Amino acid sequence: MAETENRPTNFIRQIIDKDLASGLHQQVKTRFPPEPNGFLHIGHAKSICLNFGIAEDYQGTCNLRFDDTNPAKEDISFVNSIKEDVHWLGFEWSGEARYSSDYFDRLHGFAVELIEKGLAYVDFSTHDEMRALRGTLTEPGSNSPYRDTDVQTNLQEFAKMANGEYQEGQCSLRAKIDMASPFMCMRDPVIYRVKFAHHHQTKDKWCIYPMYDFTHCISDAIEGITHSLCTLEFQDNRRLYDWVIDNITIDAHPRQYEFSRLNLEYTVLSKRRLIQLVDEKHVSGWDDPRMPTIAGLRRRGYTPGAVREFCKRIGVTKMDNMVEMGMLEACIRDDLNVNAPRAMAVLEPVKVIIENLPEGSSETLTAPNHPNDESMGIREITFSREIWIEAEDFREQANKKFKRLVLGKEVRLRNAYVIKAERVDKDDAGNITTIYCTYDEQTLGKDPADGRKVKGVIHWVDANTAAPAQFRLYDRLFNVPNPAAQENFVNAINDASLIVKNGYAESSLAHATVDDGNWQFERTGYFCCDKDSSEGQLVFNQTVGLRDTWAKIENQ
RNA sequence: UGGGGUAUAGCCAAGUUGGUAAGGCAGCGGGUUUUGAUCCCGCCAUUCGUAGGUUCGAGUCCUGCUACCCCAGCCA
Repeated sequence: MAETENRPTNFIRQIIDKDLASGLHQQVKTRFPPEPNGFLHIGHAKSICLNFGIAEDYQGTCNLRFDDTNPAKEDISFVNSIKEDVHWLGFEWSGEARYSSDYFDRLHGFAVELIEKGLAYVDFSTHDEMRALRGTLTEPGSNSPYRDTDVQTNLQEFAKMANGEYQEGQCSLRAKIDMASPFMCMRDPVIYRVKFAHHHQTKDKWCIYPMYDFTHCISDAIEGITHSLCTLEFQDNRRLYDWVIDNITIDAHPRQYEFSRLNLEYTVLSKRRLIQLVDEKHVSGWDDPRMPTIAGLRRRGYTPGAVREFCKRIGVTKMDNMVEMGMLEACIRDDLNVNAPRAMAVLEPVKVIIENLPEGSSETLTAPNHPNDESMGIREITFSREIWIEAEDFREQANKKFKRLVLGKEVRLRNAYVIKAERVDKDDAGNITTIYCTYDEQTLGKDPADGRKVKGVIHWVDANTAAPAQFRLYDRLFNVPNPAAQENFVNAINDASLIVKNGYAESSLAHATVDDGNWQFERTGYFCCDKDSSEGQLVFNQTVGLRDTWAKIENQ
């Protein structure tokens, strides 16, 4: 797609420029470190584009590292989906995928080192006791009674922890830092806890697992990461990151920099809430086309290039932000406008019979696959006595603003002839069932010879050759711009976020599959084939509609 | 006065030795058009949270306020 040319500029790249210029680093190494406890979403795409994008632009490397220190929440299915999504976005990680769990042995060794230095102790306080001693945001905490346990005892107790001799919650290993620190995370943080859980990588080898703050910085150092990029909520944690690195024996000292996470209007981007949407079946799954997940966007018809372009356009700063959905939509429209071949499909059909065409007649016409790009070629479409047009494209009467088919007036059929509506049939309820028209056989590919001006153009499909198809139209998942701010965000779910229409697609789409990419159904929007589609029953997802200034005029 | 952060248009965001407010999205006008699409042209911050100060000159430096976000998981 036509991605914007220039390299992004942001405060992180400026830091890297300085570090390279000063000789602090010869090469940059970044990492994308998801916990495999859910699917990736558009917010992760921002981080992926940042980390992998920097590696590409600076000829450095970027690792994929699963931050798998909490086996209770993780699953191998998530590591697989994460790998697939990163690849789909167009990025290649350096070497094999890494796991924090690859370093469990070394992490354990560093914990022992801290104990030996008198900088860690085994605490038998309960959760409640620990919380009570932690103090508050405005009051300092106080020391645990176990804080001054001697080194030998701590070493023994930690060994017993690892040996499975203590129950979950019975004790934990804590770093001895400062119970009066203004940084809550520095008030003797737990760095190892007991957890009898089966781990997707290390199986049942361990019953103690290191905490994030202890693991992440060391993993970065082990991998030689130069710039460890994470989101704003970890700013305080940076003090602990540095404390751990400064107090163990390790060469590297990666530097952590924080940027603001993405917020997108009318959706949620927190793992917790996305999990809830899936578990409570408010959506069909992680890849529901209404989900802001990479898998959902992919099924919806978003392209990797459009997602990357979006990440480029939103930038990277430390400012809290709430990006409008229109920004994302503009990116996919820009891509598909250039790359999606055109086709015709009628979502809500009404029958048109062209009376001055003989019964059973059929003509083969050609249509360009792209109005502004001849290289995309042409295709054949059939035209016959009975066709389908969009119900909303006909009115028995209308003012001059309505540039479509009106009783007694003319309109052009896209890629075909000018027709005139003569009369209609209605059912008992007054609904129009058939529109009878005549066509002007002199108007194929040219304006009427007598100079009549025909303003409107409508799309259509041949009733004799059209393929029945279902069209799934998606709207925002939530009714409010910031559902996460609601008391209960599921109450803000938009009931009309999925609308199903049954109509027809032109015959060239009869064998469409999920691998065929996107089309623009002219005058309607961009669509792609859904995985639910089959030869006999096509199913199309609307990726995004066309910009619709007519709708704006009508709604005012 | 607990600490850590952030304030530039409706939204995102450049602006880095102080020199007279990029760009994108959205919006609004106009042109082209067999998609009310695309494309093209034009408009859209005397002003940078706010009040002062320094300076010939401040979004950029100083001081005081204000608003919002994050931190009291054996989650990440």
